[in-house]
Amino acid sequence: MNDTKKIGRPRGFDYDTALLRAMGVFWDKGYDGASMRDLTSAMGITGPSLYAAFGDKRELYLKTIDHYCSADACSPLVALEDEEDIAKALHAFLSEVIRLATAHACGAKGCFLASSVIASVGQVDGVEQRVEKAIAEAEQRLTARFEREVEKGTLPETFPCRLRASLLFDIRQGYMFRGRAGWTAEQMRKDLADRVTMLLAT
Amino acid sequence: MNDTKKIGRPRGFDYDTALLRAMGVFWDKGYDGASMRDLTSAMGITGPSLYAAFGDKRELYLKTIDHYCSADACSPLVALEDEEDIAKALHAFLSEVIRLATAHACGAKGCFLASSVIASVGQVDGVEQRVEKAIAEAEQRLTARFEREVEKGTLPETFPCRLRASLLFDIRQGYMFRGRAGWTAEQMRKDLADRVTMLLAT
DNA sequence: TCCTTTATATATTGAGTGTTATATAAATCC
DNA sequence: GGATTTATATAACACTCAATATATAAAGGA
Repeated sequence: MNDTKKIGRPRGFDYDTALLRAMGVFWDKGYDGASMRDLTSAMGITGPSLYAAFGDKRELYLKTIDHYCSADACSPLVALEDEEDIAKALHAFLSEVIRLATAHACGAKGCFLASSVIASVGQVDGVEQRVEKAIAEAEQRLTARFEREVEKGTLPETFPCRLRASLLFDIRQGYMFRGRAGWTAEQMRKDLADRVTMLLAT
Repeated sequence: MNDTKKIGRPRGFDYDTALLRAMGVFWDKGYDGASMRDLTSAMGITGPSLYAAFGDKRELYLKTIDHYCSADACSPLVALEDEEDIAKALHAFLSEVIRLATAHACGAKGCFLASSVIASVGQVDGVEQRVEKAIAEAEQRLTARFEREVEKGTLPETFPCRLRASLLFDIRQGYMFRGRAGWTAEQMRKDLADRVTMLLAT
């Protein structure tokens, strides 16, 4: 149903690819640091095409945030949810976090939300609510993963699922921060096992 | 010895006060978002005075970072080091973190390093090394606090001081992130006790 | 083929950027 | 009292910013 031909000249670039390129620029340079020239040249399109397809700079920015939240930010969560053994699942989650923190497809380091977007809270309308929502949703999925173990009986009924989930989230943020600050994956992997143990302590 | 009179017209503003004001602007708007006009008007001085006293925009920015590292960022550490009982000390540390995360003298929220400066890594020369150093120094002091307990005998010889210190640092970063994202102090205080228990688990 | 619709390319807009030249004011030194 | 030195004030600099007006190109519909 999506191959419905539209009248008018077809656009000469791929929407999603251009959006990814824009995210890379924002990630690297921040909202204010990213000029329209930086964006258009990275996206391979001209100014008017950008405005026609994405709206103004702010709207483009918000679109990159939404894309990140619904795509990139999820891979550690997916790793956590796919592994049945909870200890291995936590290990996989944090390993994936460390991987993301030190090397992303865009070339940027760290977490787009934690290292770039967070700085534009209060500056760009619509950012704060998106960040708040992203935190809430991530913690919800983390909590659900722990609750699954309680239901399976591998964790006691009294296990503080929500508290451990928010701690796990903070650990995630910590790794992302370190990655942005220049830490290597090796440095971060050193205390990985200890943290898994701690997250599951009863 | 510091009241040595200097020749030439004396400056008509207080250096440290102006630096604090500049930090508030950078904190709020980021490096690129803060214009020289924003800075000069907040600092109450004119452009040439700023350049004469602080150098250019980048140098002023680095000076605000150094000031933050040597002053503001320390208050939770001081609270941790001053309290003898380790559980109470951790509680005091995190309470102070939450307080800083939700309301700073500058009017800004979060941690200047974690929420603003981190975004300019790779954009402004000299930032990355400062952030890296700040992390290392903070973790060193946190580690030392745990080691003090081991020496006192209140924590076992096998206690993983360094690992817990880095975890504590991440928890700090997490609270700062949440503060920037709009969370209230009340929300964050809910899981405070659980985290203290976890940090001391053996 | 002509009309409509949408995308692209070029050029330009007015406002705002960081920075500095020039001139003036206020202090100490001789 | 000059002379020297430092700080301030005004104005201007060359440049970049985000955004758009205009004209052209490429598709479908009739």
